[in-house]
Amino acid sequence: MLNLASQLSDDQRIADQLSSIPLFHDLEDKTLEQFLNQSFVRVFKKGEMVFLQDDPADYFYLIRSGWVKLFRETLEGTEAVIDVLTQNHLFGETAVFEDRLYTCSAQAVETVQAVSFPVAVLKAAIEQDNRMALNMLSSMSRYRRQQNRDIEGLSVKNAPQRIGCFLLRLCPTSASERIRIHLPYDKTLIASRLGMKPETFSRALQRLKDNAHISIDGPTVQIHDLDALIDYTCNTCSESFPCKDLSS
Amino acid sequence: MLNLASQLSDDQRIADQLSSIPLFHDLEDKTLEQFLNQSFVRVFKKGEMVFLQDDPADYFYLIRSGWVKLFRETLEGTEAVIDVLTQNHLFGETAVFEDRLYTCSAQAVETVQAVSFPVAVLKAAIEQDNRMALNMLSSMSRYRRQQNRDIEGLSVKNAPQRIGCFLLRLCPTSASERIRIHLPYDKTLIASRLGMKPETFSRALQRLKDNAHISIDGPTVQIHDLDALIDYTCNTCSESFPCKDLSS
DNA sequence: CGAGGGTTTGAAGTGCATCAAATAGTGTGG
DNA sequence: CCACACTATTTGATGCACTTCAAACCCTCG
Repeated sequence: MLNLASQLSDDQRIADQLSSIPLFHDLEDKTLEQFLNQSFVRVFKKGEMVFLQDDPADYFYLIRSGWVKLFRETLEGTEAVIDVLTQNHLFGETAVFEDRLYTCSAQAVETVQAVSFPVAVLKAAIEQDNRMALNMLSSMSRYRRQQNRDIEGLSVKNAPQRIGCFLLRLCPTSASERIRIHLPYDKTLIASRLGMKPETFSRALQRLKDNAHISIDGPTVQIHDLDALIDYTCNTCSESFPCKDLSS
Repeated sequence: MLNLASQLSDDQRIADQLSSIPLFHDLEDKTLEQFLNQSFVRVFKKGEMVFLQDDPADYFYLIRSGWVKLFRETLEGTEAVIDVLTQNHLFGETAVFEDRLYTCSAQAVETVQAVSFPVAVLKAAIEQDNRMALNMLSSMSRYRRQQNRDIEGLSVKNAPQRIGCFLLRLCPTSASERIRIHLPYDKTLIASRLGMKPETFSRALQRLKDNAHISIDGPTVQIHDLDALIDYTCNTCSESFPCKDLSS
């Protein structure tokens, strides 16, 4: 684990990265400093747990690279994937309000480099620096909106449409004619993220291929006709297409 | 419409009600005053719209009685119920962060008495009174937790279990032997809140009756054996029972 | 090469949706 | 207070979507 502050003398990059995250925008210098002083870069190997549901929540994390899965396990052992996050996304930060216990488990699904911060620092910062509280609010608000969409999607969309929606979110906004997408992690995981079984995912992807002019080669997907995909995917939505990614 | 501040000289009740809402806890006097000065009691008759999705969001509301449905309409015309709220719940307040447009429509499903506040006052209060920002944060955090549960519920629970879960949330925490619940609004509405069709709801309620010792008489439900209901409903959950209502 | 995880395919089952029709409730005007 | 219209709710029959269980396939990596 590397203390960020100690690196800073020679390397400003991490502080820069921090201030590029909306949560850390426009903070008072002393607030930002408190975070930097107590932050550590940590690496979690693929499969490693970052924290467990109901554990005391001492740290929250900012992802620098890799993928993290947030999930909850039922008493019967099945797991529900809440979200899968990557670069520049925060997780565990809501523990500030939750009796200091994590409300879900977090696991690295692709080797993760993350910066950890004590939840206590965040709590203090929110109370002392109003800017921090405001940033936290917009961050939660964006997340909430995203979740509203997910809930809507689960009840309104069928399996192929949910996959289509997932793909659209991965598309670069500047849409070129032919779009190539590399699936960021296991299909099995995408499946549970979208609330379906792996078998269903596989078959649904086939159906999507038949209906929306895409082709699949292992983990890469080609979209031949973006409009066709949007048409097939989004007509059940309450929002029209450029529904950009809001989590973070 | 009655201005709250003008009533206050003779009637303290409304200010009291306000400060019993977590969002208004421990505010600076001048902050609370700003809200009271600009608040109005409004009544919406059954079926009346409170606001429409994508309208400019000038006001948010605190429900004093009745039931409000929040929903979004898809491009195809079907509607997805986001939530159904009653007494002491807030709605429309998230507009502060959303480009000042409502992200869903709100309709009174049982005649509603609500207090309206300008979103602008909230925005100012959040920026000026750190306590206000903190309250808003915990409120959103509670809501977020509820959403996580809903997502989990949609993917791991079947129809009767979701109804059971819904009933449990309406139970008084001090559980007496025999519990009576008044279903607060028409059953079609509960059905869509739970992401199912009315027919499914009807049948699922029967199944629940057979499996969990409850009896139904019109709009009232009797729970004869709370433990049996919990047992049937919650075994697929990741949280054990007293998962009290967290929205608001 | 062979083991093991991820992915696909097949066959059968379950649960919810849909369509259609009967029944119960609710509010209205006579 | 009753008859009627209209709406909610229930019930039945059928179909589709997703799941489940099982087996095959594929790909990677030791």
